[in-house]
Amino acid sequence: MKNAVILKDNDHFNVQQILESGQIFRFEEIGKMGYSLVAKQKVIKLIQQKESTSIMIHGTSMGEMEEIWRYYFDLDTDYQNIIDTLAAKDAHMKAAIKFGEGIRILKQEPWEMLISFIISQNKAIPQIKQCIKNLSERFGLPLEPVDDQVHYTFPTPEALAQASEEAIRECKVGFRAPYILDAARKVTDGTIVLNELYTLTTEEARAKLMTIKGVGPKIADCILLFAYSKMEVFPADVWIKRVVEGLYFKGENIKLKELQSFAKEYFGELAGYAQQYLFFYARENGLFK
DNA sequence: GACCAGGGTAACT
DNA sequence: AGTTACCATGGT
Repeated sequence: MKNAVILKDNDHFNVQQILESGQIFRFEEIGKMGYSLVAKQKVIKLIQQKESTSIMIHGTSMGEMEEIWRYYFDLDTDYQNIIDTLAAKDAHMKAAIKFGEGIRILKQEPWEMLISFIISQNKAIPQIKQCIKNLSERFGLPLEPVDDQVHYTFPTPEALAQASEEAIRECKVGFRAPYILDAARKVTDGTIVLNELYTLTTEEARAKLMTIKGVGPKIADCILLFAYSKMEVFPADVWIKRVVEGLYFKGENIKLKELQSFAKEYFGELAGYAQQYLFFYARENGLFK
């Protein structure tokens, strides 16, 4: 493996919390404190001792760190400021943040997020990871082995657009296969230019994404938050719905519309961050199941 | 074997 | 505009 870089004194950078908070799927635990991660056509290995504010990143360099990973890991965002604002809201948020204070929201690639979250619908996270791995092994390209393990790049839009629905189905994505094909075709034929969405308003970008089959409001919000850094969106999956109902609505059943307006009103521009702390808090602890 | 998973679509009222 | 059955797959 190439050289390694050490990130020091990061108060809000917990590798395990970042990776296990449901925003990313192409990682594997290695040993006790390590994770391999495939992103940006590269494989890196992240190692962080318990309670440590230092992270060792194997398989990269200082140059790549500045050119790629500083942006990817969003190292220029002041999480202390975000945390102080959200924790001041109420005791629930304070507890959720204390539990996952090392979470960061990554800036991942739009195409990968689009396909990943199309797959995510009505699936458990381990299964989502498996489907993405299947697709990458079948339609991606092999990277140089790391620790005798070959990882594959995420398939390009062209590679998936040329695939048959049957071949995509063989990756165990089930009824989502035609959705994946529709996304791949709209991206390759220029119906949707993913890089243009960065410059659109959140509403405009969401509307564009939802023209793709299999992309509804929740999946669009995940793409907006995890790829386009639209930090005011509030992706509402089953966990978020339950934890918000449990913590803020006395356990009563509310509609998605109400949930959205509550999040916008209560968390404002930081709703996306709040969502991520609440998701991790609820799911890791099995709250309100 | 029913029920659930980081939901969405199409076909109903 | 607001419900509801159905959708593949694997885990509990």
